[in-house]
Amino acid sequence: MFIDNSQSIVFDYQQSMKKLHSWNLSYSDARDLQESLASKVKFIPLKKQPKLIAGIDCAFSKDGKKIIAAVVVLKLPDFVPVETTSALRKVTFPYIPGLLSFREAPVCIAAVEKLKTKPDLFIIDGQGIAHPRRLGLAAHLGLFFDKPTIGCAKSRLTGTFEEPPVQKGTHNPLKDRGQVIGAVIRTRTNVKPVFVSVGNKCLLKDAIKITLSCAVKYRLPEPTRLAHQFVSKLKLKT
DNA sequence: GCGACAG
DNA sequence: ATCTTGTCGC
Repeated sequence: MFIDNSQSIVFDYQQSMKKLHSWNLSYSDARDLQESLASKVKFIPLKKQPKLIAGIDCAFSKDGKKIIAAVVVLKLPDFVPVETTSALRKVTFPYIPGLLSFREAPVCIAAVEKLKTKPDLFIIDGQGIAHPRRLGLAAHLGLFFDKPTIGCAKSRLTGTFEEPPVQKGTHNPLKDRGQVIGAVIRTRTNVKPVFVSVGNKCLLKDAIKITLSCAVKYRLPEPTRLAHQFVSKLKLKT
């Protein structure tokens, strides 16, 4: 932490951000890395009620050669945006189910490093531990940020579940290999549910509660929804 | 071998 | 993810 020219307090993410490994790995090494990193994910109760929640989402340039990440920080309980940042990188890894982190995490980290505010928690468009090797994008980023993260995906990657009742607020466990890896949550009545799982430093119970409290009017929780809106606009300038 | 498969 | 506007229904 330090004081910048305008005398405001700035948290130096370059220093607090964990740099656990490089990203240019073979598919095989990437999978091995996921298995070893998965054991580092922490399942602990949130220390305090989050007041600043950030949403992260990615998009691609029109020619598909660059990837863009956007971060939107919202202040609760009014969900007022207090800061937005973004980053642009060349695409260096293909989309392979289960290896999304190696495609999207680097640019997400670059965007988060630009933040001057310090979010209490991140909601990320993708899976947390609801992943074949228990290390989806939100869990992987959670280890780098060393902060509470929640994965909120629009569809299932792995696991089985019973369709929750159509009413908003209902949810059922997402199970895989005999364990509960996440929850299938109805954030809007009669609308397809979202797939929520712990990313890092929180419990599924917290993730469910926070997701529902952030899903005020739309299917996606506000942080992720606004990040998606923002990154979509940036895409147009591409 | 066949089907599934975050974004 | 992306190609793409209006339209039907809660």
